[in-house]
Amino acid sequence: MPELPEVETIVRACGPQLAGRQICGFRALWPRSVSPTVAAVRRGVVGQTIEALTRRGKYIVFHLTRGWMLVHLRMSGRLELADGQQTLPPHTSAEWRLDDGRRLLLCDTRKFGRIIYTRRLESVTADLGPEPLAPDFTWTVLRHRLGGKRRQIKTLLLDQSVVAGLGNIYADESLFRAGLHPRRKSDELSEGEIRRLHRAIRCVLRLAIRYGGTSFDAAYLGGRMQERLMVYGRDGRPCRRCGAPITFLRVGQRGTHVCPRCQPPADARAVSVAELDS
DNA sequence: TGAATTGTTATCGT
DNA sequence: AACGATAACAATTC
Repeated sequence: MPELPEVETIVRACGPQLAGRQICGFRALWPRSVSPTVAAVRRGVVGQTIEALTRRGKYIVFHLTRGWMLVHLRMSGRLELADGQQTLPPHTSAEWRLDDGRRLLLCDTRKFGRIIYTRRLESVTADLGPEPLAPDFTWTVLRHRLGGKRRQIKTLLLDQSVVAGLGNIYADESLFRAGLHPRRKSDELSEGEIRRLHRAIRCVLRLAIRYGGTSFDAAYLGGRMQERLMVYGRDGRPCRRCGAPITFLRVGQRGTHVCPRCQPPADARAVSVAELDS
């Protein structure tokens, strides 16, 4: 499940390898992963040079001489650089031939990954929310993005049109760091809580990038962030802050990890008032 | 066997 | 009607 930090790590690693390379061929072993069509993508990318590699949300963005190629890894996608003759690994969805004889592969066991060619980047990224690590993503931007919505806060964090790049791991980690229960209603968060959440998102993502992302299975290896996760995948184990057992619940169909003590279900102030009353 | 995973789209309900 | 919640979907592994 490559999320923003994993995609950023991949882009930083692959960018220097791919920049300046010309694409000589494109082949799709799983045509359904290619949009709009295999023929259109081949027409769009073959003969083009990869000027640069960047990231937008969870998309890997190939800047071509003319137009854009975007790769979304979804759950299990992995980019691999192979030499000319090596046999294709299992679950290879697509193959690009490069002018230096090497090949770029999209390997994807679940086959949910997507390859898109477009002449207008906006046509793909128009509905994405702001980049959470951009300097202009201030807490007031987050407040504005949550504004008018009345939904569970975790669901909103996972909504790519609210903020781009968070997935299940970093939504849970951000909420833990902010001390917010994932089921809290977005319109009931105080100004201070939104500030905390904003800070938490940025801290968690920056930390994860520094550690090269979170390794889960063969889909993503080499990261060390899994050692520093506070709640994700730690259900039943003691909270690293307070010792209470991490619990597992479902929020908007997604598995969710929470420390019941560090992330009280309602506004902490309301709880303390209730305690005073009793 | 069914649960888990992502993000989009369709559908149901308020 | 608009919004929010929920279900379905794509495919595979364990």
